Amino acid sequence: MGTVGKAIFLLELFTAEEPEHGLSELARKAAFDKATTRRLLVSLATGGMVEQDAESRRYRLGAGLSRLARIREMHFPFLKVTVPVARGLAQETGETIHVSEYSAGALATVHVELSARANRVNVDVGQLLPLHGTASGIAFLAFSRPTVMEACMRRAMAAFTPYTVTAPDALMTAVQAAAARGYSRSDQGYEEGVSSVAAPILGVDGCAIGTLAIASPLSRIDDTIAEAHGRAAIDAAREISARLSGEPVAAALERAS
Amino acid sequence: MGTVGKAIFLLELFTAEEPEHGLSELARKAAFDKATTRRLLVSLATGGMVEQDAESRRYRLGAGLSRLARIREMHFPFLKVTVPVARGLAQETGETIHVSEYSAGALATVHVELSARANRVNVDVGQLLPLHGTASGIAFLAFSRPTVMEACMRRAMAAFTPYTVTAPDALMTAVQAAAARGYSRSDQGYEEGVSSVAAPILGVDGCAIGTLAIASPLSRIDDTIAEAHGRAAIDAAREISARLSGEPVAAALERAS
DNA sequence: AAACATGAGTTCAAATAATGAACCGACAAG
DNA sequence: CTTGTCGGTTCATTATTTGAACTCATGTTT
Repeated sequence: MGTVGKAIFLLELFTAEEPEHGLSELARKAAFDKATTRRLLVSLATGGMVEQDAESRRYRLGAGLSRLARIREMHFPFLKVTVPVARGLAQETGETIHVSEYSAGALATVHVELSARANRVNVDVGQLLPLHGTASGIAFLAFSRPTVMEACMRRAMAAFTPYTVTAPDALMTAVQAAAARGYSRSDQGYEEGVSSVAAPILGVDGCAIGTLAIASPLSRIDDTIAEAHGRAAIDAAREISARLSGEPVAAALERAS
Repeated sequence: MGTVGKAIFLLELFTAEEPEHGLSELARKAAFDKATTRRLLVSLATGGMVEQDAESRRYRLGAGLSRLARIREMHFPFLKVTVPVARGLAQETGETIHVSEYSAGALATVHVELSARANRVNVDVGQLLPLHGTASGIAFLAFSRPTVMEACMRRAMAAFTPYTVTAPDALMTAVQAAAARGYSRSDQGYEEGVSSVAAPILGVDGCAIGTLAIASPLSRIDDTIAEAHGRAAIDAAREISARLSGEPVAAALERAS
């Protein structure tokens, strides 16, 4: 791993649950030397990617990230397009909706609309979802270039629950089913007691760039409901894809009609 | 500059106006060797910080940035708190409001509410504002630790217009005036024909962490209006500071009364 | 209160990773 | 057919990163 890779690795240690870290703690978690870790952090800090609390000396993600993310969002308004659609779908289905974007071999959760019900699935914004073993991942693979699928197969597939699909041919079957139906389904593949369906968000070239998923407690799901959720996910994801590909006039007319 | 610094430097070349770049173009702009540039870009891409368009081979900012920014925003909801306040102030004043956060020796514009009027000031999200020479910068300096001021003075101060304050003692005077009044004012210091006032957003330790500014065409501004804008900026910035410092109960009661 | 543990941050010789000139193949314009 | 530009690659040279050992400060246990 190059120096830049290490710096990024450090950034990835900051999560929704653990948004602040001390120096030694980071060095331990990353398995880097303390001196190395510190040099990387100083470099990141001078670039605004992390900040150090003046008194506690702990590090957290920096404002430079917000800035760059906003520049990206200006040019490619993923959130702006996604949030209203996800919100509508959450209302409609009463379940938790999460939207993710492909990033560096995984799906990065960029928005979550939590179900209003007491018994609901919780997903954290910022969480990285593996391509195998989540409904989102399967849906993504089903609409990716073959190279993405191959790269995924080559890597070791971790089992998150006893139900996780880890066998290459089983994964292939699931992906093909998703490609045929237009949506994927995964029961307890990533977390026990959770059933999800997901549909791909497509880029201008027709390949998946992200996914939209509906996650429900298993107890509320049967095949009929899952099918309905799947179709709803497809519609919502299509809506997002269309708006991202900038069909301003056609879509506006369609929605108005 | 270390390797990590160079990688971040590359990221900073992506702006709202130029959100995509080819390899040679980036190498030229950064004054790095093409091979070096490419290696950095590959590292950044495998970390999700940039993406490469599959067909045009051009690079743009990556989804990993959105992910990290969302994690930060979860923990420190700058935008969530800022946006409604800025929107209200924009309605109230009819002028463009921009909010920035301190990052790596400058102020990063993280949100903009454009005036509804035809003749208005335009500011880009993601733009970096220098500490000297903008109303935001002066307001920030006026409520910073002395070390920040010193660091700013040491660096060369660029003149953006004939009106930009570049002399250290003149800057000092402006900063002291801002500290006394609670808001700063700058006429045409950064762009000709623009008059701005700004107030600091304060962290828990009482030091500035960002600013809120009201930017108007010079033609609409006189001393009375500027004063009124200044007071409005202070109130809005205080509101943001308070909510960020998490005074949920007290503030809710106060607002309710 | 003395010993101990852990934290942040620093140093410098040794080792590793970054560098850049030259190169390739592809494409477009003159 | 030449010329220029583009994205991308190679490899010997060079400069940067590395990490064990070291402060110094703070907090904890006996």
